[in-house]
Amino acid sequence: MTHDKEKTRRSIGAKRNPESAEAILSAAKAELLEKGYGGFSIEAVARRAHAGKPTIYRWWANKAALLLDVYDRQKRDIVYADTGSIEEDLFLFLKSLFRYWRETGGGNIFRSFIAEAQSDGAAADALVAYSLERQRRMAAMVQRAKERGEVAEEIDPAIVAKLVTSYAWTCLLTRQIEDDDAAMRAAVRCIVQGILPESARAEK
Amino acid sequence: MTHDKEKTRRSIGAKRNPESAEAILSAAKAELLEKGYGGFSIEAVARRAHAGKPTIYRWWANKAALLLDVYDRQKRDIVYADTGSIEEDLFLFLKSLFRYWRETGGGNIFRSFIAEAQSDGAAADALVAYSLERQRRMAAMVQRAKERGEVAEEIDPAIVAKLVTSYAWTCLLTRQIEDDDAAMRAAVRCIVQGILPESARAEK
Amino acid sequence: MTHDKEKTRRSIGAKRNPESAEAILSAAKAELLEKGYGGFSIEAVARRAHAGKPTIYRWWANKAALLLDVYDRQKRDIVYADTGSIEEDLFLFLKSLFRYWRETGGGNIFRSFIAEAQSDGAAADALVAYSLERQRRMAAMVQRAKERGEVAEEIDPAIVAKLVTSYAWTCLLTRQIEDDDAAMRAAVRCIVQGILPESARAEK
Amino acid sequence: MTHDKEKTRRSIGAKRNPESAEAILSAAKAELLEKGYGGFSIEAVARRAHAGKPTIYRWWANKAALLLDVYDRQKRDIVYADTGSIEEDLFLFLKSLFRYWRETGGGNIFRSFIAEAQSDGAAADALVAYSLERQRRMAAMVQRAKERGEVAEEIDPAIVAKLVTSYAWTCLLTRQIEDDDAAMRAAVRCIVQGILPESARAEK
DNA sequence: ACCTAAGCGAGACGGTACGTCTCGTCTTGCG
DNA sequence: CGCAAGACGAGACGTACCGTCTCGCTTAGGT
Repeated sequence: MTHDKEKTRRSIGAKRNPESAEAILSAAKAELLEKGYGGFSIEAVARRAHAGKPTIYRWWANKAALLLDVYDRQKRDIVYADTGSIEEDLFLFLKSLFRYWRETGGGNIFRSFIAEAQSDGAAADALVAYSLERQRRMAAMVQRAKERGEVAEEIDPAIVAKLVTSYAWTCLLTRQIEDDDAAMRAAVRCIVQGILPESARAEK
Repeated sequence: MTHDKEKTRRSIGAKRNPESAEAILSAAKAELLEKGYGGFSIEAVARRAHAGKPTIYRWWANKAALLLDVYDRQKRDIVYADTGSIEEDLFLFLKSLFRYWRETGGGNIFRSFIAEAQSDGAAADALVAYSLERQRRMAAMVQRAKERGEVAEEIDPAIVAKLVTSYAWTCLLTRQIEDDDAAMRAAVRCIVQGILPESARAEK
Repeated sequence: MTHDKEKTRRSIGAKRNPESAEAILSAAKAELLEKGYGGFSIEAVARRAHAGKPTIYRWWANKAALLLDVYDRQKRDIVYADTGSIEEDLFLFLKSLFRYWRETGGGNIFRSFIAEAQSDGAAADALVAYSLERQRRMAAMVQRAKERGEVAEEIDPAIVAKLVTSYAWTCLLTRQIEDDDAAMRAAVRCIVQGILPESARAEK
Repeated sequence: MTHDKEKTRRSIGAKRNPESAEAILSAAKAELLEKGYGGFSIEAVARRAHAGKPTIYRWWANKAALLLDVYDRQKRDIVYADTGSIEEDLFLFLKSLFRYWRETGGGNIFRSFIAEAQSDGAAADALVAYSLERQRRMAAMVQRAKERGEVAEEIDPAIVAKLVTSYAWTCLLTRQIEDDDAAMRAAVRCIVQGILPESARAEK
């Protein structure tokens, strides 16, 4: 890790030092993973990154902004698959998201971010923006399915996206993101096929 | 030198004084509604309740325990309607829950509690237990519909309950609990009827 | 120690229970010797004595009163000798006082009491009263010497008493109460014989 | 959110702000004079000085250190006179010391410091060092008298100094520092001339 | 033989202060 | 001008005691 070098970093002149930013983000992530949201403090991040607090405040307006940045650079390779089956696509999305949350610690980071958003306006805005962006991508996935004729005309892709992400968030917040294929499939099938029996559908 | 202000509460002997508990919970609720989770502090609660800090710590181990107690005594008869139509029942549930969250401030309290659960183990456990209890009641609602023949045999009521509560939570966490009937109906319809077009169903 | 019995003490009816008083004074002394004045608290005394705090406050108005009582019942056998020589008498007094302070822990207790008197009016009064009583006894010793013709007519015994006790107190407060015969003798001789040389006296 | 009151002191960078130190010491002195040792608290000092508690703890390890600093900057030109008569010199010393203690409030501060030294090791050490330094200066005064032939050869100036300061301390601790010339003269004369009658001296 | 009155241990109460922590702001001095 | 460093005012944290209060008990002494 860049920030673990013995010697202190210096300014590189009148411009942002990317090593500092790197060190700060790494330190923030490490703190978050070790101490969790409760023990996370700008003070500790500065200490671990061998950075001055003003340097942090110069580039991130508040704790929430830092948190978001930490989550942002972490999130990778969530699969927005395209198997030709919307049900399979949604299942694979949940499965890879949960795996990512579990295995990289990204789940803890995102949980922290959601928590922060409950007490910080800026974080709240960022969370909404982020979730909309996420849902937009998933809605696009649904839209493709719709164009394939897999989804009924009157369905708003945004609603589907919201239901799926809601499910994921709640699992995260209640610490139920183990790799339970059956549960994920059941949730997705419920959204895709609905809960009505054949008989009710026939009447439609 | 206990200064004789207008009306000081006293000890009532070697047992808990319910007036103090009442004053503390009221003060905590008021603080939460006024300042939000970020500005919530035991210090302020003690001040407002005219209570000593040790009195609070004597009965509530931490902020989370107090928060949970505050939410607990606040939660009131959310409607688990029984109109004969599961779609209508779920819609009415969401509508009354959102109204409760909006109008009593219960939403802010619950948001705070969810946030706290992300940094406090005890709160996390309480949150899970609470959410399971909630889902159990909604699952019972779905079960009734199933017995009426409104719901397909293979559907697990717990999944439906989880999807609906997840939707509600996420709306709460992203501050989207306005009284938007259309959105609520759309979400519920999606769960009830699924997103497949008639043609796909026919093939089934 | 009385208070160390396993079973709890009870009231013995509508009168003071001497066992409780005993237990409290013992506990207070023990606390003082173990923790010193800084760590001395009514709370801890009550705990150690298995006594209720009100029982303490019923019989001792404040910390200072308790402190004084503890010192009072401890002070024993300070020698007010009568060897026929005032110089020897004063020396023996200092020697036995210092020994008592050193060996019984009484010094620590008295130091605590002096300290308390600097912040508590009642303790201050008690200290003055106590010191006057002490000086009265020593003045009586000087008076006897005066009657023997050992002390000049114009000398006020109270002054001598005050000088000697002052010396002792200061040694105590600066933790210099080791058994240094030479120092004690020098101080006493100074008071008895004065510091003038023979030549100066002749001129008188 | 640093609230913009009339005139807030700020950090002056990564070094100690002397204005803060000044404000804290002044506030501490004022508190001590108003409330006395018993009512003296770091909390109140911080409040009065408009300083943060950590700022105080950063520079003074404990209450005792602060107390000592307050007394140190207060102590001013106690008269070590040189009238040619040791008796007069000692009398003037006592008189000016008592006046200083009475009129500047320095007495209360020093009493507090002595009290603190009874429960705090560091303060105790500082008190001993301080008292030795004081006695060294007075011993020098006695030494001058000795060189003038005013004091007998076998007298140790240190003993005289200790007796005089002991007398002063005890008067302070028992709140008897009024301007009583007769008492002071009597004490000094006792030390200078001794208590023996002429007859006894003749025999010597 | 009952009744009242007081003492007892226990422990909760409203408070104050402790000493530590983090917040977000500020300034210095080097590069 | 950016940077590491770190002091600053502010104020919350959770703990220790303070001195007061009431409880439920036990017993002595007056009736």
